[in-house]
Amino acid sequence: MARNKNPEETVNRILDTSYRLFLEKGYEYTSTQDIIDNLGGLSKGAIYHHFKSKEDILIAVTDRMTEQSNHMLAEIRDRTDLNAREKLRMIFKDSINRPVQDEIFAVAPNIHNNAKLLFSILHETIHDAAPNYILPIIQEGIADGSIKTDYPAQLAELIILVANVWMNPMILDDTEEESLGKFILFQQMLGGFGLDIVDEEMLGRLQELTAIYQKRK
Amino acid sequence: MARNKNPEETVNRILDTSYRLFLEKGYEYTSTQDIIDNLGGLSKGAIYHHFKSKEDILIAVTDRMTEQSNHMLAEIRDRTDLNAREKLRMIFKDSINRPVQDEIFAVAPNIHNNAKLLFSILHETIHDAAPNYILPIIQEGIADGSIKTDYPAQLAELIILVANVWMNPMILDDTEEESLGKFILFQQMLGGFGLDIVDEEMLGRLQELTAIYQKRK
DNA sequence: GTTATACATACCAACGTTCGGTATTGAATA
DNA sequence: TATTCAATACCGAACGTTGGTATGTATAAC
Repeated sequence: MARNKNPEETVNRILDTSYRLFLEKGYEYTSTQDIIDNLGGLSKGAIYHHFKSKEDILIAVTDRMTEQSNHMLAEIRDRTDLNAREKLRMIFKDSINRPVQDEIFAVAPNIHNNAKLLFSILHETIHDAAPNYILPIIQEGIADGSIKTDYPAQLAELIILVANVWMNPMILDDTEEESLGKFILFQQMLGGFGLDIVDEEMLGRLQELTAIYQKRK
Repeated sequence: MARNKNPEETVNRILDTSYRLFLEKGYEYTSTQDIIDNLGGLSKGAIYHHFKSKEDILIAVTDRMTEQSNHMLAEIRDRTDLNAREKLRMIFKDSINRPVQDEIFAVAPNIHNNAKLLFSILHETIHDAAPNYILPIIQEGIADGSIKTDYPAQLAELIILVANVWMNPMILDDTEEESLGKFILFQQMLGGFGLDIVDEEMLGRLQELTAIYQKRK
């Protein structure tokens, strides 16, 4: 294949394909050859020209996955027309309404065979999303009196971990009923810290998501 | 090497060595050849006679790891001289006092390169420990009025997940200060469900554990 | 025209796994 | 007690595939 004038396109093609295969087959069960075969007329040399290793591709893929999520988080965090509780409420609403969720759910049958991808996302969640996006909002809430805790950083971690990992029906393979129970329990837990951010609309959406995932099996 | 009269010994030797190497080097970075070399005079064929794959060894290793933990959980669960809150309190105390903890901490430098092992333990925790050991105690607590929730199964999961994963300084790489903050926050969280199970002794022990792990780096 | 780079090709060592074979066992048979 | 024999513990060479590399070539950019 001829040399591409703007290699950024090639990089994106590699990432698109890898992203899809990693979700479909799992990172460990996707070989570099698989990626090449699904790429259409690109060679191993090309891939290793743009990425230094297979793991490097994984990092780029998860970066791209979290990037859009972080963009949304940043926007909400910086709004001046909302107070802390309203911001958190909006974050949860948006996170379960993101269209990419449906897509991932529809395409990923065996996320359980994907420990490395999951751990990679978990790591980003705890070490990037929590301190940079949730923590500032928590601190705002402490300042205006709507949140009560002496450990804002830990509370930020706990919230995002529970919301993104434990309540993710894809990761922990829940039925609709279980998912719903988790959500209500989460609300109870937050109530202990003075927060009340769950509403009826969110519950409905969560049921929808779980149903989509359950149908796949 | 001569044929062993009771092959159970051989199986145990394979598991002992694999367990050590998986912790030291990570599952993905331990090759079957590594296991053989550290085993002393056993061949590749021998391993594949007793285990059908490398992943099969990992499953056996994690099974053995959780088995002793489950044994302790079962004993506490079945005691008749303690009420639900006292049982949970004892579980937490024991879980951070288990000597195997020190051992694992001292030997596992790069648990982050061990996504598969971690996920394997997480899975067992959620799908075995939570429903079989924690849930019955929660239900007991609901019956005697010391725990308040409409979702006992979910609360069991949440408790064990937070205790075993989020508060594990090895997995999430905390400083002493962060660890302590998590513990106190955990206590606050449980307080929301009517529970109060953390005491001074536990806090001290947790600081110890974190210190051991921090020194390794 | 020169250099930098986007890609192709051919190859490598290491990996997990398989397989034909051997040695040893313990129970059945003589 | 001695002999047989199937089951099995173990060996080690070989296999296909893997992630990764070295080298070559064509083209874009200046």
